[in-house]
Amino acid sequence: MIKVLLYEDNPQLREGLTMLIDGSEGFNVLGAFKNCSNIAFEVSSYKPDVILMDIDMPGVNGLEGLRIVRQQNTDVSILMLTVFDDNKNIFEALQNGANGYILKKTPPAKLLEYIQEAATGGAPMTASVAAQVLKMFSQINIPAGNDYNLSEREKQVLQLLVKGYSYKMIAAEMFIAMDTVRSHIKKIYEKLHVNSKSEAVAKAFRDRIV
Amino acid sequence: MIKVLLYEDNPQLREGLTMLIDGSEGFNVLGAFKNCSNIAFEVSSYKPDVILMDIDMPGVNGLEGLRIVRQQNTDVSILMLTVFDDNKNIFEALQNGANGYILKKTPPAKLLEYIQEAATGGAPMTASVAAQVLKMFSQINIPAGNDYNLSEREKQVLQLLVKGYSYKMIAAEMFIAMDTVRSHIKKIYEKLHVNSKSEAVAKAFRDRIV
DNA sequence: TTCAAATACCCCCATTTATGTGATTGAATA
DNA sequence: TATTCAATCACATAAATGGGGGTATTTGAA
Repeated sequence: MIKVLLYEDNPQLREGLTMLIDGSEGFNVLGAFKNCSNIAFEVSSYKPDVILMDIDMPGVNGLEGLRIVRQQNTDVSILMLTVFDDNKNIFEALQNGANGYILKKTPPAKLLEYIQEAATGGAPMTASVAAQVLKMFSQINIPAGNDYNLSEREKQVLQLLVKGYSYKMIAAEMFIAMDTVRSHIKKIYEKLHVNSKSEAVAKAFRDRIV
Repeated sequence: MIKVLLYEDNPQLREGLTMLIDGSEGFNVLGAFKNCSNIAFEVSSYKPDVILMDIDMPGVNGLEGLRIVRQQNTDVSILMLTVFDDNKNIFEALQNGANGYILKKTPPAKLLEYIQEAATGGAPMTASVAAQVLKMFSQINIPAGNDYNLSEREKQVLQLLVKGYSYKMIAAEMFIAMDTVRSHIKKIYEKLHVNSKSEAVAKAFRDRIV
């Protein structure tokens, strides 16, 4: 029996979803609420397996609700449920540990399937949402194979720069003279086309050299 | 009619998949190859809608094949097909613009459904893969709402530090004295618990303050 | 064999940072 | 009203950095 909590401000939809889910074999709706203002309490007392969470709700909305729950409970599966598949909300929800992201236009049968999937550790997503998620991945892309031809040693130095080490500390860490560190760093700056530690660090992050 | 190219080193599986897909209504397998050594040519001559790509292949493997295709063609949908849902390959594939990631144990009917989904711009993923993708998202997470209580002004300064600006340049940019920049930076260091520019920059990236 | 790259080291010196110890103003708030 | 705090500026000084010159050894590829 999958125990479900439901957060949805629209009374019709809330009723409808409750009926659908609670009326289905193997599902049990423990409660349905119009916003997340008491979600911390509700989750800890009802102990649901899955939370169906609308994003746009007056009062405490779904994203805030998500955060609140995730601050204390990493166990329950949270399925975001919205009308729009807009990039910003998707990203924010997933960043905050949502387990899935599905659109309200999802047909009932599919919805139940999704809940089931979420309950068993899956990550159900509407196709259009999944596509956007993947796009985000490729956007934060590595300029393929672009490590700027840094030599092994230079990469090591850059790693340590990123850790905030000073020249002196790097020298100690690598058992080489500080002057050697300097010449490595000069070479790194050349290759990365930068001329300061902070730029090098920034570039290392941006281009995932680290 | 969905035009499919297939890359799979195992002869049995290659045959089997070809039969399955080509034998199904609405699908057409244009070709099936045992590795990606000629993929650039094959893709440009066959112009498939979907590529089914095994990852582990001798010679030019699936990830390399993916990269090769994406270097010239952003249009075709590429579905990665593997035995294991190991984190590293998933991440790498998605980074390089794969459109989906499904396991070989996927039942035939589901497989066809996935190909269809990929062809129409979706991003089919096996549930376990989707779950891992989401986990990656929340791993690269912001310590929720944690901007270390930087004031507006301090954030601005940090932004410029990240851009590699020197104190002097920041002062000029913000129309304030260098000493003021200094005191802002001191405050920033305090709040971030660091004591150098490069550490601050690294932290800014890690915690997405920028 | 020759040559380029990578590695390691050295010196000099101007500039930049990091740190410390102040002060003043104005806005918010208790 | 008193107090706090962000934001601004000032002066001093030691340490670290960046940019400019170099040299020597090793290693692997042409």
